[in-house]
Amino acid sequence: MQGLDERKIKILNAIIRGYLDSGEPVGSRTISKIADLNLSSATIRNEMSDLEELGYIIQPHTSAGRIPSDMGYRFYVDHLMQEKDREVTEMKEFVIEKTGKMEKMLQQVVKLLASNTNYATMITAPSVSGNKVKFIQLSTVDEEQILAVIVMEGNIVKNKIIDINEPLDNETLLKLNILLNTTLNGLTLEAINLGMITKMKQQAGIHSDIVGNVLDEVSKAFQEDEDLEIYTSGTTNLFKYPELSGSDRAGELITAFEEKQELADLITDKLTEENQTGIQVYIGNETPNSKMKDCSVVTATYELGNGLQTTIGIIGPKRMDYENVMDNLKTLQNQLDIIFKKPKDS
Amino acid sequence: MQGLDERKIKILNAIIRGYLDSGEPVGSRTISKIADLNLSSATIRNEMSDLEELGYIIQPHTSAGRIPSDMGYRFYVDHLMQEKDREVTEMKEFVIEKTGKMEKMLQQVVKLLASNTNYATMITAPSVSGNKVKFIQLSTVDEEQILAVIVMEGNIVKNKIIDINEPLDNETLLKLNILLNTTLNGLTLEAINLGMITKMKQQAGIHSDIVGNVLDEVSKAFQEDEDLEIYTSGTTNLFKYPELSGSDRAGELITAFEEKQELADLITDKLTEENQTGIQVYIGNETPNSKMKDCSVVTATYELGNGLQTTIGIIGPKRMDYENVMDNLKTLQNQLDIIFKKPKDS
DNA sequence: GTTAGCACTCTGAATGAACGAGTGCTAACA
DNA sequence: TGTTAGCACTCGTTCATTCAGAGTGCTAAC
Repeated sequence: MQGLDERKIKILNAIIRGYLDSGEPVGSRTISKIADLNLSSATIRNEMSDLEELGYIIQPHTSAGRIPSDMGYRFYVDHLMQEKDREVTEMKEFVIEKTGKMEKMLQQVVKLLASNTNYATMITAPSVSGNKVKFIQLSTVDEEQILAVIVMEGNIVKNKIIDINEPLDNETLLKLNILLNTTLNGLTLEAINLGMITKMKQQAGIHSDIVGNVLDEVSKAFQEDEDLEIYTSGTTNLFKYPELSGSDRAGELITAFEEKQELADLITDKLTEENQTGIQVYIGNETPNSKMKDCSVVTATYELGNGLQTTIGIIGPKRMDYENVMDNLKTLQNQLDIIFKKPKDS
Repeated sequence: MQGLDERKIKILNAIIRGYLDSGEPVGSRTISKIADLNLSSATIRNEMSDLEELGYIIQPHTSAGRIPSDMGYRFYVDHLMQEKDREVTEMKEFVIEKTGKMEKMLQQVVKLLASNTNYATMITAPSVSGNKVKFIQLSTVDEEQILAVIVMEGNIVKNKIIDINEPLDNETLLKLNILLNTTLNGLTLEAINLGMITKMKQQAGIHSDIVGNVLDEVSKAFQEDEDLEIYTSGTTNLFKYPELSGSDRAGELITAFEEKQELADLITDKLTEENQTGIQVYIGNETPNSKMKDCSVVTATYELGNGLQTTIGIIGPKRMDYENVMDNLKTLQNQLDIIFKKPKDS
């Protein structure tokens, strides 16, 4: 590959690992002391000069050591890190209480990840895209309002109060319930098409407006919440890294975490990847959110079994411990599998 | 009051206002230049010396001006600020969209308050304490699970999936529904007592365990969420105040905001106050949460009309603009009244 | 191709002088 | 007795300077 002989790769590797460890620019003498290659600092200097010209490393200023460039990190993540990957991956124990509430569990997960990695973490509430309707129930609340409850596979429950003009008697309500359930049961939200809606409205007769209303609200209820429920943890961890906490930098970053909407950017292209593990690494400017251009973001998308999926993001400095992060994410994957792949053992 | 003649009060007032404006210790010369009282800086110095001895002001170090002590702030909030209160309170316009989702609206509110005041804000999800059950509905999800939906007055909806051992036929379900509704309708959670539960279980016969289960889950569902759902905004505003962002200080504070549980401390004694406006001011060490001992916290509890209430907290430096904050909270009170006191006009 | 040596550069910490703000005290004044 | 002017003193802040350390690039020798 592009002008990198084995020796250069070794040196690059040493530089990056050194920098990941110390967080400070690493100089030629440091490298030369590493047992692996017996070269004087002068030789290293020459090689480093080449590596800089090739764009893999950067000199923050004259007479400082070198630090990896985005390109250097990328090379590391893509090629160098793999080696260590084959070593013993120590099994971290995630103690996740299986609680009834999904959101509680997700909050546990991000909190755990944050304390394990010392970076900021986020997790999306399970997305229902591609998920199926299990059943729908309308009930009378009072003369002017009815309550629609929708249960999806995976027992995600949504509810919505709907205003109505005229009171509904029980019989009508029952009919509507049967109509809605027989028609929609087992369908994904995407599968509910216009033809179906028209047909249902016909069958509902004078109450067609209610059916329309219900469907409107149903689809709206899903869209509203879809990409918005995001839990975060450990955002203050970012303060630990001087390169991120440069006065106003940090503020901007934390603000991005407060505005959950911005975090949604990070997971938009989760579908475009064909990575078998579902783990995606964004380095520096590669991140979708420009506020995080001094960070690296690692995202992982998990299947939760019932057609649900969730995306986790870990945000840290570019010199984050990628190996540790990935280890954690993989272990988490296993744990989630254990919890969700055998349902109903509570 | 304790050795404070009118002149001392005037001087104290000037010192505090000066400090609130500038954020820097204010010296005797600055005070002497204020038109109100024609005194030389030397005289002021004598008075300041007295005020310090009385505990109202503090000298950060020799040869610095004075800043208010907690006691000084307290005096200001209790006695001095009132005067300005009688002046024209400019009406700030809160643009609050009346959206269907209560939580959306609350998030809007905190965001608005945060940007209006430049402090950190929090709001609790409406607490249901003292609220009444409107209706309860059980539905079959599948053989092993039923769904309990509880609607409270104010249209707060809660739902809970409950595991069952044996499948329930529709008739039984209907009976249980009627039983639950006739018994519990219109009751507050507190009003549901053991006698009632026993009686219901008797009536449920062989399904008494289900009733017990439902009630368990119902009360748990409420308790879990009760003091936990808290929305925050503008936490990064705290960085703007140097006295709070002293390196690790800020981190601790923001962490407190992440751990919503800690924020709950701030609103625990909302009941103990007999203040007619519902606004409570905690200065420095008076705050219930020790992490905020360098801050002031202003809380306000609002009635939302349907027996619901919510508590708002504004957290800023001790030298926060108390008047502005209170103005905002009062205006918000009005706005919320307008929105909630005339229901059903959507 | 590799290495030793050297001059050069840059950063960061430490030092100390100059400055400004503010006080406390004393003596004079009304 | 209360008020004021004047002055010496203290303390924090800022700025420039110095100095040591780390690291480089280059050249010449191996």
